[in-house]
Amino acid sequence: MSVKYAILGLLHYRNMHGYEIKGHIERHFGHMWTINYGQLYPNLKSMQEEGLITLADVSPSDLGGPHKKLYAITANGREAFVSWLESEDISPMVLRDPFLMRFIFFGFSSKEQAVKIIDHQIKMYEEQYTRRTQHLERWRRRGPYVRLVAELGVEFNQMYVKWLKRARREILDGGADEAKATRMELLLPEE
Amino acid sequence: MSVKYAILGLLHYRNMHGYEIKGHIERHFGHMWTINYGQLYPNLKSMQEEGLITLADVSPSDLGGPHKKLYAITANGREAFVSWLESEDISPMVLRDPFLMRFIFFGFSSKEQAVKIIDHQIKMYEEQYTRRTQHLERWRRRGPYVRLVAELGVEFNQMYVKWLKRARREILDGGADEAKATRMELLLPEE
DNA sequence: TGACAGTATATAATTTTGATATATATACAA
DNA sequence: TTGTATATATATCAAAATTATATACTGTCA
Repeated sequence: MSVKYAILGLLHYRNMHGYEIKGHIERHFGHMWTINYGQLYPNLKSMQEEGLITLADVSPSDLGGPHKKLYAITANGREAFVSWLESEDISPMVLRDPFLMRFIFFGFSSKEQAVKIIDHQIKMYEEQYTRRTQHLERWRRRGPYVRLVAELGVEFNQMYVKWLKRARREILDGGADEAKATRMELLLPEE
Repeated sequence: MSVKYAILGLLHYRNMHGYEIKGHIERHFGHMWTINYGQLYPNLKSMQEEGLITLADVSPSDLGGPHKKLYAITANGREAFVSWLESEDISPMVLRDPFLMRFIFFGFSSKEQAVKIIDHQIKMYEEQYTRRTQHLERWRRRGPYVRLVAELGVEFNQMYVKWLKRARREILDGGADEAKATRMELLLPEE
């Protein structure tokens, strides 16, 4: 649902074609959003039908491939964008991640196995942290809003790695008994 | 995809029916996962067909409504669960949130409008923080893994509210010129 | 008595994701 | 030169997830 508005937002800057929009989203919203073609092209099509955008130009690709379809935002599109921009969110975000789901069930595995997976996770997020701090300067030049979101990404990364390391430590320090307890205590009747 | 494994994990503790599984997921994974009936019941059906779970019993509801379908995990189900539990994640999580998407485009709105929405966000997350810290004790009793994820939820909450407040301050302190700059600088050619 | 919340399963419609198809050009190495 | 990888560019399909709604019965509270 937000995809449409991200597209409308980007078309405020200048006319773009699909592939270009995807590139922009990856570069500017990479911290908190991804987009895929299966979502992008059908949306461009339906948005055109709804009158939010128009096909401004079709020109051959600079470097092989199909023609570039350049889209422009319409007055209706601007209107829809503004009302979205001023709307309020109803539910807080959740840290939806397959790893955290798995983590909950680590009591069914060995401590060694759990630590192995956590180590992999730490490595992954430390690499991401390095990448993100390296890109911070570039994002800073994009104005305060892009900068602030980039900084949030870095802060989250820091906090998460810290948590992963603490979890690792506590799992190794805590006895296997404690791990077994997870299994038992979830069996307690619901309150 | 992880839904299946969450179900398999819960069925390790004891046999459950769909409605009960949803309740457990909300109570134990509420920080990082939600489930809905449109996902749950079709999954239970397909998992039964795949031989991961079996229908252990059908009994009338305690309090009106349709019969309870009690499901049990099979040997195949346990096997599938273990190999999932030991698998490694390939990509780090993203803070996918419609508010953050909107935040990026706040340069197109007034500072007052931006602050208004941020204030709403702060209120929402402060309330969530209160709820989460109140539930911490209950989660602690569920063993180290459930406890650690609950603590992560609280830590994230703290960090996020702190970031929101800083963002609010910087938007109010920074001139409107700076806000306009977002608009301009996003127009810079891609590197 | 009427509204609302809780127990319980189920599905339809829509949206999102992940993967793949198609087409061309460039760069680089074997 | 031949193959491979990467980049540009649009498009669609299958699978999965989300949202909303239907059905049906009970208990509680005003």
